[in-house]
Amino acid sequence: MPIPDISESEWTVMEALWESAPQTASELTRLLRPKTKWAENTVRTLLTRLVEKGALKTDENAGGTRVFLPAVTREACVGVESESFMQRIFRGASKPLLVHFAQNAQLTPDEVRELKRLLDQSLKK
Amino acid sequence: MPIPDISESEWTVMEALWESAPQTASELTRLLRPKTKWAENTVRTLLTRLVEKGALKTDENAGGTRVFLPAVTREACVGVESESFMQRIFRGASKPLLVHFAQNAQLTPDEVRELKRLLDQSLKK
DNA sequence: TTCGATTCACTACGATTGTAGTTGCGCAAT
DNA sequence: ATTGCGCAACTACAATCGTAGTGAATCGAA
Repeated sequence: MPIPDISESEWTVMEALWESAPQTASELTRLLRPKTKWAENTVRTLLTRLVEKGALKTDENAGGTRVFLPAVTREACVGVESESFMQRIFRGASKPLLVHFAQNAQLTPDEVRELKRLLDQSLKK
Repeated sequence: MPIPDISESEWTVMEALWESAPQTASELTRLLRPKTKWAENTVRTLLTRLVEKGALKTDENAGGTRVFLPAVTREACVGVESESFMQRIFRGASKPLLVHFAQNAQLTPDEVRELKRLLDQSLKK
């Protein structure tokens, strides 16, 4: 029930499943191959670990083969990872974090406009 | 020369030294004790690893005891950690990252004003 | 019905991390 | 000289991570 900790390689797998699920292990392997060059067993190991952690669920497809699908939303995971990152690097202070990224991001004028709007809205609430 | 990867516990040590350096291992242990409750050997292990990684340098104080001091700036480390975080969680896209934090941060009106100003400046440059 | 491909469950193994313990050494106070 | 203490170096050890290999079961094709 608590959102699990997801390692870097595991994120790669989760992303694929957040984008399209359910999928079998071999489908995933083929899908990820261009990016990762992982052996199928590597993907299977990651899948197994993610199921153990409660990040994925499994089911069976028509052919009786195990398929995997997310058990947690991407948003929830982004939330916990972001929180822990902010704690670690910015001691939990969101303003310095935003300052850092605001300064280092290469944003277009449109993006800047949108962010300024979001910042205003965050006050309104 | 490349900025090394610094683990969570190691960050705690680095923060202390970025705030005040140089310090001996036992000074640091005392300083960190309220936060961490680490044994002195734990701190020494972390220090050793950080020196191996090139994140810290050592010197000797008047009494001939080894002291530790940063070999890399906090800004540089924040930079690499932020970059890798952004890659991992936001696939390298800074806008979604900023959107996320802008929405989730509890900012004061003053902070919002400042951030909007920074966003504008990031365009000017 | 035997063979090869697919799937699954286990096992492997070195690197990193978190968190220390052990041993040896030199100096300062008995 | 002995003893105790702070410091340094080395060792320990389980958990997680990255990246697979092995072996067994199954299923469809030849």
